[in-house]
Formats: sequence, structure tokens, C-alpha cells
Amino acid sequence: MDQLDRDPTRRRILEAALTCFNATGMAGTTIRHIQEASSISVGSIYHHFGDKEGIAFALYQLGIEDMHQALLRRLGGRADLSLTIRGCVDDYLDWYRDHAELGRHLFQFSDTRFVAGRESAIAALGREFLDRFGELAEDEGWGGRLDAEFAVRFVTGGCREFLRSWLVTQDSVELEAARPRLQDLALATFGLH
Amino acid sequence: MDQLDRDPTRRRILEAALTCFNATGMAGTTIRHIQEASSISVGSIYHHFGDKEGIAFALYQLGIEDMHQALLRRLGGRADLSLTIRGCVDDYLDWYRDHAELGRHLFQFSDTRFVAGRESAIAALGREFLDRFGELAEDEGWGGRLDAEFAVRFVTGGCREFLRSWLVTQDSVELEAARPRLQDLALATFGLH
DNA sequence: CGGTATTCTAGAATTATGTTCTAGTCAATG
DNA sequence: CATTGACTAGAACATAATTCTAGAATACCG
Repeated sequence: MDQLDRDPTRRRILEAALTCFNATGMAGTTIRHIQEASSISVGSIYHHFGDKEGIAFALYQLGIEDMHQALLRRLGGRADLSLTIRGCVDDYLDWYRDHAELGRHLFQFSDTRFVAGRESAIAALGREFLDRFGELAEDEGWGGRLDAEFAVRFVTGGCREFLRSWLVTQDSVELEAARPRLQDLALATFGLH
Repeated sequence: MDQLDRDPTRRRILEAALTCFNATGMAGTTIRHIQEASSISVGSIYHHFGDKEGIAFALYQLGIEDMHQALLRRLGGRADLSLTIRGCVDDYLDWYRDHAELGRHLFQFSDTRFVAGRESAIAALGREFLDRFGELAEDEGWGGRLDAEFAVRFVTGGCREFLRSWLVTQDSVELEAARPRLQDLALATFGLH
């Protein structure tokens, strides 16, 4: 979004692609659409990204990395477990609120890649978050590491499910109404309050 | 799966398509693949389904309907709220365990359709479940109707998130290990035990 | 029944789309 | 400068989606 990519050419391609993906879906956007929207030639697009999925993947990677950065930052400061959980929910919702287009792309892309083999770096990000959160939970005396991971995934899924439908309307009032309720449910999941 | 469709032609097309989608993803399967796998001519495929997405959508619809039928059956019998929740988690997991191919397709397809406009019947199914569950929760004195809906979606998301990764391995031991934990988390979400 | 309309099947023809290729431009480097 | 390597451009190509035309099967109606 702000800093999609250093190289201005790559950046223009990615921005154009993201707009197209949001407007007509990944299947519905052709390389030519992206070419027209970015004014970068077809050859150049292929030079930088290899193929269409390469563009989608680059966007996915950027999005996931940016989002995880926001969440990891939260785990850096030492706070109460309850506060941390509330804070993570905040960060998660905020990120999607502030990056709705990228967010929609994450949803669009994430379930496409059952087959794909590109993503070890991304799995590592998820792992890092789970590890760090697991440490924190252990320090606070909350069950075992694996229990914490399991609960985190559950909460993530709950928030995801809300966001999936929220991204259709992108109504900020609805988001703010949901925020405290999602936080409460997240805490309840952990048996906290 | 058992009764994908009445018409044997449609059925063979759908079965072939599902196999292909699972093997090589929706983007990776061509109409010709489906043609070869089903031995139904291209013209006939288009006659029945309009286009490739039409096939994917038909499968999606069948899957969703079948799954919701299983869940609605559960809400028919009058049981304790806690038992009902545990039972719904059971049904949800069981359905994916027994229909893993269709399940994978549901995931693949669900996030593709931000743009598509086909799905009012399907939204109605989700509504029906939420309504029926909401009634039950109210009868049991659990918060308001909207609170119940919100919690249901949250729990659904939590289970979905587990299933998303489970569908990659489809390890039955892992599923059974997760089952009671997911049930407990679901109950905790509702503040029950 | 016999004819007629309708649905269904088949595969060739057409069109759209992803990808590759060739040639040329630009920028950095020795 | 000359050379190299990265980058850009758009035409050419290959593949895949979709449409078309014609014929076969089936249902409908007098």
C-alpha cells in the first residue's frame, strides 16, 4: 500500500494488479488489464513476476508480511496476557481496516494454494507469531505451549470469519461494533476476561 | 458424493471436475481435462453448466447444502445448549472428514466469489442455521439473538481455521485429537463448559 | 402412431488469454 | 567508448475457454 515495493515499476504493476483483482477477481483479470492499468508492457510484467500467479503471490507475501509485522510488534512489549490478546485483536482488525484491498486479496489467494509450493517463508511468519505468543502465555501460566497455539488459531479463525464478511461491506460502524465483542470472545476462548 | 446430482450426465461431469479440482486446483484444471475424465463432450458440459465457474458453483452449492442439512438435523432434536454445541462441532468435523474432496472445494471456491452474484440461496442456508440456533440459545437464556449469532460465527471460524490446515494432511488421528479441544473452545466461547 | 418441438450431445471453429520470443533501450562498469 | 547485463516493448505463439453448427435422442401433441 504505502510501500508496496521499492522499484517503481514493480510497484505500479502490483498496484494495478491489486486494483484489478479487487474489481473483477483474480480469475477475471487478464494480464492485458494489468498492462493497461499500469502502462507497463506485457514483457516487462513477465520479466518481473514470471507469470500471473507470481504477481498474486508477491501481493500475498507483501500483505502477510506487513500484517505479521504489526502483530509481532504487539508481542514485543511486555503486557498482561489479557491486554495482549485484546491488543492483537485490535491490530488484526486495524490492519484489515487500513488495508482492505490487500486484505481481500489475502482471502482470495489463501485458499487457492493447496497445490502451490511457493510458501515456506510465509509459514515461518505464522510460526514465529505462534512461538512468541506461546512463550508469553507460558510466562503467564496459561496451559501448555500447544494449548496456546491451538487457542490462537481458533481465535484467528473467529476473527477471520468476521472479516471475511466485513470485507464485503467495509462498513466502519460495523467494524467498531464488532471490535469489543470479538475481543471478549477471544478472551473467553482463553478462559480470561 | 453419494448423490451429487440426479442426472447421470451432470453427475459424471461434477465428479470428474471435483477430482480434477482437487488434483490440480481450479485454475489448473481445463475443460478438456474434465472432458477426458468424464467422457462427456465439451458441448455437453457447456450445455449443462454454462461455463467453468458454473461447474465450480454447482459443486459449491451441493456441498454447502449437504453440510447445512447435517447441521440443521442436529438443531431439530431438543437438547441442552452445551450438548448441542458439542454436537454441532461433531457434525461439522464429521462432514469434512467424510467429504474431504468437496470440503477442499468449498475452501477453494468460497473466497473466489467476492465478485460473483450467484448466491442468494446459499446465504439463506446460513441464515436458517443462525436463526434456529438463536432460538435455541434464547430458550436456554443465553444472551440475545444477535449475541448468539456472533458467537456462532466466531466458533465456525475457529473450526474452519483448523479444518483449513487439516485438509492438507487429512490425518484422522489429528482430527480426533482436535475434536474435544475444539468442542471445549467452542463452549468456552459461549461461556459454558 | 407420425410428426414436431425440445433438449441433449458432439466436435469443429472461433475467440480470448497466458506466455514466450526477438529486438531494441538504458544504465552501469571497465 | 565498448561491452555487458538488466529492463522494456510489443508482436508472435500456444493453449484454453467458449461458441457454433449439425445431428441424435427424447418428450410432447394431434
